[in-house]
Amino acid sequence: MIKITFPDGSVREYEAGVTGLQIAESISPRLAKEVLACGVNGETVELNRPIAEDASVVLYKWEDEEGKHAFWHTSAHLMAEALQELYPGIQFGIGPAIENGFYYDVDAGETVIKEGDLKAIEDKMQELAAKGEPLVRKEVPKAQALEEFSAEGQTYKCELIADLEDGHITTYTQGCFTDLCRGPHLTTTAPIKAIKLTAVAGAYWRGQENRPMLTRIYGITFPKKKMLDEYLVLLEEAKKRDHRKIGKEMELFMFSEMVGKGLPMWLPRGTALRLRLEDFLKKIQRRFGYQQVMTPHIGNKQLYVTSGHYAKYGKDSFQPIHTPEEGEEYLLKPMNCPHHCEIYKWQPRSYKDLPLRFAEFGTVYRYEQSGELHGLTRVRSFTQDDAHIFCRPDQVKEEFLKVMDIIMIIFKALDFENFEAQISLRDKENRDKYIGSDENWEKAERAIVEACEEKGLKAKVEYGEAAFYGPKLDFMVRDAIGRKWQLGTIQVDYNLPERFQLEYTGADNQKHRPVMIHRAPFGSMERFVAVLIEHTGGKFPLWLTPDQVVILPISEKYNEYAQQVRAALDAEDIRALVDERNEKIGRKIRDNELRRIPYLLVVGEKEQAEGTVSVRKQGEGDQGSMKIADFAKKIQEEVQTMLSKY
RNA sequence: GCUGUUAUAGCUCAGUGGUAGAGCACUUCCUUGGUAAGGAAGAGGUCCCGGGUUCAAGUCCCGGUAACAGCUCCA
Repeated sequence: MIKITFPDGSVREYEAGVTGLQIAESISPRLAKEVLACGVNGETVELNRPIAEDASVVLYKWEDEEGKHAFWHTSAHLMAEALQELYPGIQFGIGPAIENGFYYDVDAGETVIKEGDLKAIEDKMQELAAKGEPLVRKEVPKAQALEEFSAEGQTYKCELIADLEDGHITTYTQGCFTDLCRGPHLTTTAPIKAIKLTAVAGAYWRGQENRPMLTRIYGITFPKKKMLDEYLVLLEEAKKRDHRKIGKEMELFMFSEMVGKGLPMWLPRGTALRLRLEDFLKKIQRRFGYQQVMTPHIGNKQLYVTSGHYAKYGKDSFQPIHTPEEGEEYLLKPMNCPHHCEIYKWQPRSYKDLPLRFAEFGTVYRYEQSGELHGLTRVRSFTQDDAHIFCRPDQVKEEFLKVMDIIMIIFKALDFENFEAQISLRDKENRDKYIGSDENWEKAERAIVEACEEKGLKAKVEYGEAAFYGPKLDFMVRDAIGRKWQLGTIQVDYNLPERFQLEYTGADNQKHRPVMIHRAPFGSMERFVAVLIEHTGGKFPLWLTPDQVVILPISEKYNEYAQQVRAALDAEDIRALVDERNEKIGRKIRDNELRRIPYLLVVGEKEQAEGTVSVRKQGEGDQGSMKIADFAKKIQEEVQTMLSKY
């Protein structure tokens, strides 16, 4: 008998050689039906893998990442099996599970697989899945694996095998299809009920530009048809929320070929919205002891040679601007930090001056690869809500905590309830690629980890993800439909203070080097507004939204009264429009409901006579009528309550 | 940057080598209305740019530009 320990700490005894499925069966028939894979001592394996000795076991269902992963990985194999039948001689690259589904990279030779062919592949998969073929795992010696796969002309697979260590090579077979694979998988293809192949795209073999371009086929599968339908609805919903589409509809921003790709221009409504966001942050920052500064959009090349950025990114950046005078070279600023370092150096600093917090909405220019540009989320000119905190080493943790407070305030104010953080630390093995003393690194890393613990922030630690100059903390939010976006960032920097020879005089009257913290709660105004659009679907909070109120006269006779109402609201700093079109009220309501304006005011004979407005809340219908002044007060109070909390 | 797809009215999109189209938006007129689409008429085009094939190109071919999807990248 062996002892099996479950995640809740309970222990049960089983015969040696028991499988995950048998364990599930012993607990409940329902569980046995739902379980997809199991974890044995931390390793995810198939449900039919015998467990020989005492172990801790987790049973994974669809709700678990590991369960989905096995499901989609098996689906990738199922697709490969279908492809092999439909396109004899097709070669396979790799076919993993991904965050939402799976893909397989294939090389069909002369044959081009197009979007239109996907349906046929889906049907074939459906047919094969219905057979419920078992997946059979086999350990194969390297020589034999090479022989078998080269016999089938699978050159990509052979290349993969060549890189593997003998004794660690396994294959999985279902039906007539055998794949080189580490697993884990479902035990049969039967649970795969709903199948949708979503896209075809090119992808380099092993992600290398100089290798052949393979055809990547994306798909997603579910154990139930209903789940697939829900997923497809979600995709539709995501499309509706696309910030590029809404940005155009709401007249927030634009691009022009003449100005250049990746260079967004903010339209009046978008600008007003962005300025409100900036003011909001400025106000918070004032409270946290920040000082606003402003610096030029260009800087002498020497500035970036000093900072080290020129050596690292010079070739991949916008090239230096040459002046008529010989030898003068300037760069568009790709970041604000060097300028802020120079501000720090402007006068001698004492330990009593620290921390110094310089904030700037600084527009920076980075030469992003043209294929990377995407709406407002990836652009060549963007404005960072930047600030650099210069502090003593012993102040790092406290400053870190304060920055986290600011980020939390912003997430709360803008209704990002779901967020997580990632702590990026040094690679444990390879420490050469980082600069700065071990002592400082450890201090900084410890400060970040402790700060997260103190705030009760669930943070994932990633080793090797730190910047070369220091560790960082990045914030990921989940939007209203569950998608993850990276927003704010806090980074500790020992590099720039060194390179710019920044110092302060300590209590000991000796020169010391300050630590620099880079931070941007929004990340960039462009990216943040994009995420905010996708999060809210364009239905911004009342205090932020471009148009707060639209006034709808019942007929043209009341246009004048409508204008009076607008003027009265305008005097109270409420942003209102009048729909003066010669249309019936039903039509005006319909059109304006679709414009994402929070309040609709219907005015006609009755309202004009009484000096009132009839209030309709977007999406919620008629709210009754009230005096103009009362409505103005109501709006102001609503805005005040939203803002005064922070 | 690489591979592929796309580019026609302000927007969303049809268009088969032979006179440039629809819906919405816009303008004018009729109507003057009470909580999710009233009616009529009109105006609006460098068919992305540059070449080529052809008697004839929005349509076919080549080059460029931009957008989209994916890959690679992201101080």
